[in-house]
Amino acid sequence: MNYADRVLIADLKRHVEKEVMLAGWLYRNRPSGKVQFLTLRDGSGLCQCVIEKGKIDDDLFDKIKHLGQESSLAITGTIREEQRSVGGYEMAVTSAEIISESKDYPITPKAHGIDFLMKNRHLHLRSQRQWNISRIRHTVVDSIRRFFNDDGFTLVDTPIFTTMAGEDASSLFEVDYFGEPLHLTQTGQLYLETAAMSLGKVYCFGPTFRAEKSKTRRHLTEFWMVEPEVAFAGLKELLELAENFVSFIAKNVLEKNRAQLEQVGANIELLEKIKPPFYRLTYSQAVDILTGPKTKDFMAKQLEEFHQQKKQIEERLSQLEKEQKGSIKQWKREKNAAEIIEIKADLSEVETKIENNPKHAQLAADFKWGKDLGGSDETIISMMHDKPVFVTHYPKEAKAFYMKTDRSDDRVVENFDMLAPEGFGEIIGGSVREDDYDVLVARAKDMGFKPEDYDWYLDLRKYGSVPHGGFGLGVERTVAWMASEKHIRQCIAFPRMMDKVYI
RNA sequence: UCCCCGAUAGCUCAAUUGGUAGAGCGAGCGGCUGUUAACCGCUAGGUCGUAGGUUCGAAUCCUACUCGGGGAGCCA
Repeated sequence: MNYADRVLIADLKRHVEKEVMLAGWLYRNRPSGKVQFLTLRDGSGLCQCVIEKGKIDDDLFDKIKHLGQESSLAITGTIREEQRSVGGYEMAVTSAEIISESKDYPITPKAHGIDFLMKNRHLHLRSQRQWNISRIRHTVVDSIRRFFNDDGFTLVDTPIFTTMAGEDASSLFEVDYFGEPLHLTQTGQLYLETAAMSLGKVYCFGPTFRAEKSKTRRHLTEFWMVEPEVAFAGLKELLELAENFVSFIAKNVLEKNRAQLEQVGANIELLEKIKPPFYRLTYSQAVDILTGPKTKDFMAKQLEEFHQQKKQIEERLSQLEKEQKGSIKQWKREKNAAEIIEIKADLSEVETKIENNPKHAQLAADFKWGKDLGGSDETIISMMHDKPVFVTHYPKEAKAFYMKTDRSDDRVVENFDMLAPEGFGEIIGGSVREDDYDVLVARAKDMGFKPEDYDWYLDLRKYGSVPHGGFGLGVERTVAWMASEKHIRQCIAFPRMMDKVYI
């Protein structure tokens, strides 16, 4: 057989009432006495293929009946519209070829724990949820490149082996470079600034490495980041660039991945709200909010909601357990058992929230001007908004030496974070860069850096310094936010986490 | 690094106050012409994470370790 003649499931609408060949993997098989319903996946989608006994060879019919999940096969038949079928089309099979049999595929259509799925990551990627997220990620990445390419930016690939220790050497991975210590890049920014002085508007896009010991759903040790850098730009221009950029990504994902968003249970209504302008707060305003009555009420109200949720879950749980003890139908018993497992996970999540709420409320109430905003503080701010929020003008002690001191208030720098709404937190961090040679040297010294280590970087301020700045956007966090996926490890094919790498 | 939770069949979970280890799914076989995580019957499948301790008796209690999950600091 010539597989080049096969048709993709995504294109079935163009082949209704025609006989075509599909090639893919057996996603599921529900055989009956004289009819079988095969769900085939081919990378472009799912299609139900119906085989009636007598329409194909009897031996083949029996063989397919015992075919394991994920066996590969090519199936030929006539396409028809069918409401009851996934995707709206199905195939009436006329012939089939088993390409390779699969036995005892570990990932069954039932529930699995995250550890098991991660250990089987190479197979887990075939699952529907992962497939959907992969498609969304692809659109996010494609939109990133498209946005900058169409807006006069030039791509500059910055090095992965870097000589610049940057802000904090402890969060960098050290590598032995022929006997010399070098580090894996944490940001392309310093290199990118030099490129911006050549090309004006530039961006880099690639993997980034951080040796932070962060064990949370928002951290990876290797993640993808895109960083634009613009010459002759101030904070206002950067904020506008960032909000247009993020809105463009959201618009494209909505356009191209609506079906995937629906399947993963994303909040489409919220995504549709992602349009400029985003909210803007200064750090000082954020601190006022955190320490003021608004946050206190907000947290108290939320705690009450959590308690309510907990009560509801517990009531449902005891009701289900009561049902399980009585005499009920077998199928009902199973359904309840599945719900009990699910509901117990929800319960422990709500309990964690209840436990954390007072701590976070306390942290917010005790917040002192001058500290960096903590994860929980950002979460609170972002939960109060239904659109992304920019927080600008952080105290300079909490920020990197290269950020430009605000000339109208020298306690703060001209930087910004963009927080995704509904508690997703930081997606973007950026700043205007200090362009005055003397101020920059003084700042570097204050922070304990030796200016001579930054010779080439300082040269940018010696030879025609201009106001400029940029930001970095985390790809996995963006995907997680848009796909409503809790953990960013699900948003990259092969995640690298603190002290854990599966394959 | 710190705090909380967990580890029982291939998978997801049960096992009342310490008393002979269970269910569903998955696998295998059979039945069923419209299934959507189908259903019905039968079969196989376990050194209860590891090591020690308490006890007449431990999956259950205690200690240590290993592994995993969640959270904190820091960040995209």
